Amino acid sequence: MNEHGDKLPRQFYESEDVVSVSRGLLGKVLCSNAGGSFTAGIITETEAYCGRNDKACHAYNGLRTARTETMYGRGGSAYVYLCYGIHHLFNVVTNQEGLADAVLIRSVQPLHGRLLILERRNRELLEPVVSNGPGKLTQALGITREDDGTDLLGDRIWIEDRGFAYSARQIASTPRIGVDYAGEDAKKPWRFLVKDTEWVSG
DNA sequence: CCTACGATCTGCT
DNA sequence: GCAGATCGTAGGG
Repeated sequence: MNEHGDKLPRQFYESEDVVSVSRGLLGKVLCSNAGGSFTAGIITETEAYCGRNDKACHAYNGLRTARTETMYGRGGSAYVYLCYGIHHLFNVVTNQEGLADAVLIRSVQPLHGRLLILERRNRELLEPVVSNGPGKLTQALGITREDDGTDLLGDRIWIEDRGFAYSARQIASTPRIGVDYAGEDAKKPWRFLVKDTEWVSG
């Protein structure tokens, strides 16, 4: 444990159980030097996507394209893509190279660089609307599609364990948001969020 | 080449 | 509650 916390090691990301990693990322701290200044937030909401048997995943059925190629990279890479032509969504690639699993980070609670975060979000008050959504938090932390493929063991974007973890009863799971197109897979309870906090999406 | 639509957010009614 | 923004991606001709 250093002054702040320990950067999550490669083994954490190389787990073959993306659902467990998704749950385990709650309470970890997403740190970013993207955009030129340090900002960070506590992860409060995530979703798991599994490349092999999950219709909601971009890499479903082994789909390999220029966009999804990043998901096939080694665990511990960033997968950032543009959604609805406007929003940059940040994911953590997991599992071994060649297996396209990823965790979408959906909400964070600002921890460092709060003034810059407010400025980037064009907000006055530090309230949930600042970072309670996948498109909002990337704007808050300065993460864009330029960061696609970034190694999360580097010094641009990384995730820290600060010795804190939520207990099982503090965590809820629900179906994922916005994946109605995935049929039966849309029902999988692979969204994880912290209970009793406003810092999550509706 | 052409078209349809999306792992969303904001502002307005 | 709803529509518009805005453009890359994927799939079909």
